[in-house]
Amino acid sequence: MTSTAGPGRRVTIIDVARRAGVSKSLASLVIRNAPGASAASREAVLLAVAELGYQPDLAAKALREQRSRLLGVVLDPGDPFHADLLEAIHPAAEERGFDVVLGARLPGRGEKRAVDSLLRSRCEGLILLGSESSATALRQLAERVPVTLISRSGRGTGTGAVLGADEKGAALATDHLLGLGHRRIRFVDGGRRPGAVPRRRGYLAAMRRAGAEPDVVPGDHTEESGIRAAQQLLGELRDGDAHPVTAVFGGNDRCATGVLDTLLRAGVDVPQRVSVVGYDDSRLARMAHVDLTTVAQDAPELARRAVGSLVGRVEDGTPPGPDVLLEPALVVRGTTGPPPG
Amino acid sequence: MTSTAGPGRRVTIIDVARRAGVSKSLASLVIRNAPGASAASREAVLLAVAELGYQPDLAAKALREQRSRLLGVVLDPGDPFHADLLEAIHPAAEERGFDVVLGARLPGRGEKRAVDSLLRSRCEGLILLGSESSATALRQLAERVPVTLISRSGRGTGTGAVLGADEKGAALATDHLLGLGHRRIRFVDGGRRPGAVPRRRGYLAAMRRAGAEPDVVPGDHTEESGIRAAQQLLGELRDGDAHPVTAVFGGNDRCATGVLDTLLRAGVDVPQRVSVVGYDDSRLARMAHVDLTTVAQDAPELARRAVGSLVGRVEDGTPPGPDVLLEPALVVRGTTGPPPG
DNA sequence: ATGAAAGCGCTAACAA
DNA sequence: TTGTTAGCGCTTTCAT
Repeated sequence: MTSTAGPGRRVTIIDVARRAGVSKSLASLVIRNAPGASAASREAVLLAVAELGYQPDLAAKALREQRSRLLGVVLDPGDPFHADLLEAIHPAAEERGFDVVLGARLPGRGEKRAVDSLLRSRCEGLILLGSESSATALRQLAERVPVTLISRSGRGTGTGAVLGADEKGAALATDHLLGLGHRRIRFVDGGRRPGAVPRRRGYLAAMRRAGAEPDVVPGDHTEESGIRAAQQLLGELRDGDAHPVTAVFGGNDRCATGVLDTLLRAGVDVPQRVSVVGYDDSRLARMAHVDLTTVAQDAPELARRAVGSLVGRVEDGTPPGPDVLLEPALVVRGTTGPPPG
Repeated sequence: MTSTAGPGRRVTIIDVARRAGVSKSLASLVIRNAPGASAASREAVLLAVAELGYQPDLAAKALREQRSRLLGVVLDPGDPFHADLLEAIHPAAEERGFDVVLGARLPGRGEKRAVDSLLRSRCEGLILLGSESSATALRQLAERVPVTLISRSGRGTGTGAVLGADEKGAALATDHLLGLGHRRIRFVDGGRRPGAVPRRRGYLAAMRRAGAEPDVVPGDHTEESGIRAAQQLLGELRDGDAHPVTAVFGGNDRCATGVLDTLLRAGVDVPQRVSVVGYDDSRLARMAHVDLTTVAQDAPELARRAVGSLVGRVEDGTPPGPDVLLEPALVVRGTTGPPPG
């Protein structure tokens, strides 16, 4: 009785060389298509590779070359904005000759664990999406391996960083609402989440400029925090304030959709009664049933710049350089309009 | 001017051995905590490891041991149900002494590319979430490496599979709606997506048993397909049929939320006017602002069984065995109620 | 209990 | 143009 399929012994470069009738170094030469092999040998080796289905062993290659051409990306698996970023990170990395390996940040498996796992896989550089690590932790990490942060500043940590100009973007969104005639605009904060501080600052500055009263409630960039904010608002609306809140600016799209859905569910018309704005322009905001007015982060560009900077550091050891700030853009969709009355 | 930090030379086991004043084999022994080292040596080596911050080189280890203790997982980064599964896969794998490495299925980077990348990383086994590959492709893959499918059958492909009893689950949901008094229940299909066929079958069977007219519209388990279905329904509702559809059963939670949000946005009360049901009980359905009635798939158990079966095959070469079917459970939340009138 | 030596699959320096 | 050799960091006989 023979084994149920099962992977046979690995095909090595020696098998290829033998079959092609050449030495293994010559085979190696051809396989890496380095110059210096005759057309005849080249052909013979390539044929053998095809016939044997040879796949180079990356572990051995990495061991010998002392490099893996692997980039590690730490992300939150469920996060729509991370998915958008990833979509652009992959091709960008490939273009520069790097493969990408992913590490998940999960409840009970913090960033440190994810990073350690990637490092054990011999990643030569790390991209951290939505990192909440302390500056100290980042500094230590950056001493071991080149690191690029996306969506958060790397100042003082020795890491590179690519992010949107969130303060400006938040002001843009706030000005949009003010321009529509809103005065009572509530901001749902992001706590310690990446981008939360500058976004709050932008909101506050815009409100002050317009002489409107700022109104910040706590949150953490999750749907849940949006729901809480919306529930509070529903209570206020029921109580019938003379000057009720007419617009909610969520710290990110996830938070804003929490607000949006809770309001809709309670029968509050959006944007007729209350306007809602998000931040990121993630796939979530773009979905037709959400159709959320938001501030676009340009995920593809964010990703490309991050990969470019990281690969530069990996290849030439160039130092990180200052934060790269990308211009935000307001995207007006269906959740904002003039205040009622 | 000294270099800006920058990773120093890797610390090897030789450095550790030298520092501890022992041979590298002895150091290896202690590090893998194999038996056969004196307490004194053990202590010395461990101290050196700590002082030097030694991290074993997995590539070298894998090369020598001819195994990586790595499990590869292919997933869609944005999918909420995949995130749920991952959350349970990680600890399960760790418990069995395996590390997990992720590969993303992305537009422009199909499953094949993701799998190849994982295989190059020397994964010893693969878990495929939401695979749409052909039986032929799976069969070929299964010949190279042990594979376990989650949420779809592996029959005839040589892969293992762990999935919910979707036919039964869909019948459960349909019966729930029928029990509430609904007769006109529309099902949004999942096309070729995992689980779509049995779910449709379960719906059809339940409808026939009740003597109700089945009503299936095409879809693909995305929010978009839910939106399309809802828009069609909105049109019908406007036209004022004598016997309008009073309930929509989406092929999965993502589709159902597309339906739900589109209806709410259009001012159609859920569940007063139309009931909505999903499938999966993903984090999406559980969110308070969604509060979707759905069929629970028990992601943690799905994940544990998948890892267990896969590791078994990796370790002992046991053959796949038949599909493992898990019992589905109806979770009644806020989107279902009796039909109007 | 400990150390010396071989070798995993590969590439790179050198010789021929 | 081609082959020989050494060695990446690790584990694993096999002596001692």
